[in-house]
Amino acid sequence: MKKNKRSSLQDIADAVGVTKMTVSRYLRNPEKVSESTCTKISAAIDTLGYIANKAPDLLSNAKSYSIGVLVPSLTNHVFAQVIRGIEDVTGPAGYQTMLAHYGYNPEIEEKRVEYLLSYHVDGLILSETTHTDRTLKMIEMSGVPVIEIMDTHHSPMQQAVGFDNVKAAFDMTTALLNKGYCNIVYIGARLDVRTRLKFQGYSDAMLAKGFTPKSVMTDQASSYSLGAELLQKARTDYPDTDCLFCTNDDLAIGAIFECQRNNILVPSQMGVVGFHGHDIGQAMVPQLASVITPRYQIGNVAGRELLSRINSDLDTSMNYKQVIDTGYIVHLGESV
Amino acid sequence: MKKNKRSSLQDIADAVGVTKMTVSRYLRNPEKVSESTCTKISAAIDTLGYIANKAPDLLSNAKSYSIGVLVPSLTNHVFAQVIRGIEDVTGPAGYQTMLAHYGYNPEIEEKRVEYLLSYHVDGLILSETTHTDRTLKMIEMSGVPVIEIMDTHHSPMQQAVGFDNVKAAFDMTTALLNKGYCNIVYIGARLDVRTRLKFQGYSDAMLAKGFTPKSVMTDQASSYSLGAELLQKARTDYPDTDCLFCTNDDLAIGAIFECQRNNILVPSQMGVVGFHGHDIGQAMVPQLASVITPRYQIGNVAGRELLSRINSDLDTSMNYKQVIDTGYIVHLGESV
DNA sequence: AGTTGGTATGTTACAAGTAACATTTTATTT
DNA sequence: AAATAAAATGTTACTTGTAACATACCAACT
Repeated sequence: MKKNKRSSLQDIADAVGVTKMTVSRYLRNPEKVSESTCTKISAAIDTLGYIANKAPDLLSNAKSYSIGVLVPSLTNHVFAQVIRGIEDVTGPAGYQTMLAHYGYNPEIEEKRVEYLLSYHVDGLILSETTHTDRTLKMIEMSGVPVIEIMDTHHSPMQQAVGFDNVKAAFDMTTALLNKGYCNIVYIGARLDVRTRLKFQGYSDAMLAKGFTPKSVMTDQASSYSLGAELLQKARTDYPDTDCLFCTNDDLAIGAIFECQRNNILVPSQMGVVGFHGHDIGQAMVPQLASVITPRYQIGNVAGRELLSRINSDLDTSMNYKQVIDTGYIVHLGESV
Repeated sequence: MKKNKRSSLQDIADAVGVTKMTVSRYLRNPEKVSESTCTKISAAIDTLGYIANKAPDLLSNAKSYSIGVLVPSLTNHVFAQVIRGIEDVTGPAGYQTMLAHYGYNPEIEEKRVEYLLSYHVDGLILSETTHTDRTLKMIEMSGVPVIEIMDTHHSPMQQAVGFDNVKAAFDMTTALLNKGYCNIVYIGARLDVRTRLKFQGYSDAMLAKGFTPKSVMTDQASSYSLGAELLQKARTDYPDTDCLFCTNDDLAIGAIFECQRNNILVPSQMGVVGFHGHDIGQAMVPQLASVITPRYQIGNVAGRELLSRINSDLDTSMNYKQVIDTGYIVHLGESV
């Protein structure tokens, strides 16, 4: 029992009695093929179930009409919306996205970049600002345009789209201090670059008003249950804590549920703040205070910029430094 | 300013003064290349930043060591866990996953299947049991092994891994009726196949005990706010509603929040039930009643089965019908 | 020195589609 | 009917890496 071998242009050509060149024309410039031949070819393609073969396209250095998108995690809702933002511009322009994830690990990111480049993607969107040396080299040598998204605090390889995490955390912390909170504790997890940047913004704001930064940090991945745990740890380590600034909404929401289970009133006895402004936090009772970040817009702008560079004649990957700031909104909701 | 063209084996060979065949050997069978040549080639590869080229592999019908995974939505946490389950088996075995999504739309699914097949994936994992005719034909002609995941109610193309949605909804409904609820309303959204199957299970259970099935359905996509809306609609349409069976956790959680805003006590005044048993529902107060489905395990088993078929000599795609049932758990939590 | 055997490297052909050019067929004009 | 133009189709060459086979080189042995 042999496997059905996928059919090639040659198979179609043989079935119709022409050369594969004619079949190729039918697919690409049907107006150059006679009507009767078109009919026959069309029928043969249906019968044989022809599927285009990407291999020769890649071989001949043609544009692949695909762009590589690298996100740290698929579980993280932040990136689901970024991806939607990207695909809403790239899809209609005829580009496929090749999606990969790397679990916040630069070594795995390196492997994924190599993988995407081996498939000749026309451009790359990365979600991180730190990369291995080899990642940087591969990208440089390949000459594909790259956009780094989410954070604009560092100097980008070429082009960055996002917001300043330090400034966002600084603004939120300042708003909390203005509201009268004094013993704000920063709750961090995973300890990725963005968490560190946000902690820096928080610390700057605390110090600016003469308060001491305090934090509860772990390198575990965020989860609702971790939020509950870290609330308890904060209350043990710093008994007079009156507000938690959590590095993301998941931790904040987990902390609020834990307050509910322990009859700690939010916000009167404990303020809780998240980051990103996800749907769940905005839907819950009390509505979660959070820094609302424009994930969809970041993806959208990144996609648009990338396409424009792919389609430009200039070699935009060289000596190109640009930062596009999409801003954020400090939203105080009902949980502070 | 010209773009850096990516370097080929030939470029490395020229730099070292050998033929590309020797460089190819260095990469694949380094023991067949002399030590001094190895050193030189290795240096040249580093300097020129060589990246493997997938094109010739695809051309020569070699295995691509990639498998295509098609999920309806990236926003849906169900599939993030399925993907983790898949990659935890396929990754260590040296396979890359090519991920694509299709927004619950069979026409888009068709395009994505074509896309994945054009890249010569060695196997496919689909998340749907209904496909267009052309999708079926392409898969048949290409001869790649396929596994359909999530639902085992229909007869699979080749092999299915999941659970019986009808039975799961039947069991949950029966448990609710046994608990004393009489006016259970089914809340559905998107109206995809699985929602319809679950509604059928719910209806069967209601009728079996002499109750009338009632439902509030919409084709909008699920969201927390939609859950709130549908709760209100259920209370308007069926004023004596005592329990909502929601087609997924998102709707259920949105409904519970809406109850909290309107001082409707859960579960004493209104039972609320979801489906899938996500983290958020299990972390919240009250803990959500839900059918807990083994998403990770489904992905894991599907990945394992697919690999075993890819690596088998038999043409497993023909006349192959197998269903692997991974079961589910009816969990009543605190919200009923 | 000549043969043998092993190691290292080179040569050729091939996979599928397409651009560029070449040829054949059909239609149109004189 | 011959000449010309236009349309349809064919031929060749090329893209990259590798399998299969061919050759070159050196060491060891008779």
